[in-house]
Amino acid sequence: MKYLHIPYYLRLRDSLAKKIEEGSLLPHTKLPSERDLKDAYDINRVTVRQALMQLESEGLIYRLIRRGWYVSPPRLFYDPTKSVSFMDNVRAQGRVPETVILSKTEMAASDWVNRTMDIAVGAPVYLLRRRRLIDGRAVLVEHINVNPVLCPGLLDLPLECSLTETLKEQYGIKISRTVINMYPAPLDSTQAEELQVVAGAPCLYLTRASYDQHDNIVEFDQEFWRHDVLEISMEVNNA
Amino acid sequence: MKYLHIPYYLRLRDSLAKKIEEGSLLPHTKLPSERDLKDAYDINRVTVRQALMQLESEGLIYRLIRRGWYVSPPRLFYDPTKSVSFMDNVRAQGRVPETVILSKTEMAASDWVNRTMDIAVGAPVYLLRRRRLIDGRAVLVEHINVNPVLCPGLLDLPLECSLTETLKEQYGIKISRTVINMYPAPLDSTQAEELQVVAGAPCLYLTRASYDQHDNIVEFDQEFWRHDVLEISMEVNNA
DNA sequence: GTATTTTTCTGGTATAGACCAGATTTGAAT
DNA sequence: ATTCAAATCTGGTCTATACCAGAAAAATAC
Repeated sequence: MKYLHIPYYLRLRDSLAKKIEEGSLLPHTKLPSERDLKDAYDINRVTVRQALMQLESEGLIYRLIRRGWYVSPPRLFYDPTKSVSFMDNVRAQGRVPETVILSKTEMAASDWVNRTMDIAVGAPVYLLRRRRLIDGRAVLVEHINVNPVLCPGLLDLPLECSLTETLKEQYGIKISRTVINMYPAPLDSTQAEELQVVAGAPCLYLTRASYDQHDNIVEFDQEFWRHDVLEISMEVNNA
Repeated sequence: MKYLHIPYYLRLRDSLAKKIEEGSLLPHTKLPSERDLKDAYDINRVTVRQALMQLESEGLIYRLIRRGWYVSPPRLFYDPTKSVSFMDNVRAQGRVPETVILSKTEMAASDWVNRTMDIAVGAPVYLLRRRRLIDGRAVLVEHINVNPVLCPGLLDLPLECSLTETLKEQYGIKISRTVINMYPAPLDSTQAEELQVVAGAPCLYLTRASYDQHDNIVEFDQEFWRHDVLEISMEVNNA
């Protein structure tokens, strides 16, 4: 005997998903409040939230903390094998990028920086933290660790645009090799707040180690993307 | 005035996460039942489930439907830029791969197959469905569509191993170009059941279009990975 | 008109309880 | 000893209710 009953929370999920897919709910539209949905579908608010969280995990809707639930915009294509900057990539897909500097400091290298960047513990390292937005919506925060030996005074230059370009034009540094890692991870409370997301929400954690033409590690970047923003897309030639 | 109280569900999350990270709970260990955790931490079962689902979304634990919660094994590194087969990749990381054929059929090409594979609607296409396991745990199901014109009789050959190798050795087909896409998506009820996961659970959806030396599309692969299995890892040379 | 306070609305956390379906274990019948 | 049925345990779904903190809107004071 098979279980055939479709749970209420999946019915609401399907109902909303259908409206989103057929376009009667456009990106960034606010959904009715949880209490309104509860009344409209005559189910408990807990069940409503189960449906909403399901849709959130699928990337169909997102929430602004204590403000409401909204329809997600389409994902941004990202090709890790191409070194296209965030700004260029977003613009190329007809959308509007933005960068906000959260902080820029010179710090003493920690043990972790020592291991990942081969900088002596206590030696100076630049830490740049930025938030980046697409069409006005915060989509990632990044922590960029840079070796100041290779680019002294970097923090006094404009940092809203592509770092890679600045490194090339101002310091003659050409990134020749990049090591990328990514997997889902939870956001800690600081970054969650900066993305206006509940603490612990899943994100796509992406690290990028960039090496110059002499194989020095120039930059170690940690990116915390909202989990529903990216679609990884790439072409590989099997030589 | 800032909100400082740490919610109960996050405390339980942290408590379990700590035990997992420090190794006092080993991979594939069964956690106490939800009702036992509820009693042990003196909180409501709903709150316990909130913590467990949080850990699940982080990939630290997984569940076998109606059987319990278990500690997740480490992620498998996967480099999409290298064409290493599943079997080889799993073995290279000291783990035991397994493949189960779910079905193999010759079908009439659908509209969707026509668009993705450039095969006339109604013309034959091979569909191979496999489940793959690591250390006895189902981690993905895949739907492989193959153009039979390029490899007649393929379905009568052994299909448990690397398809790419079979295509090369039996038909002289060399995959020269691959287009890969991936993003999180929900599992439909069929695949969810095949992975012993609740319907709608998030997975990593990965598609792979493989072209031969004459740029014919040989194979279109849809892979549904458990969301907590992979860590994408790659090195890019910026020529 | 503008600033400030108050109220209302929103989602976030939490409790207590209930019943279901499937997996597992127990116990009884053979 | 083996088979089969019953009891138990597990997670899955759902209701009703409560209070909190922060965001937004409305009302008030200046």
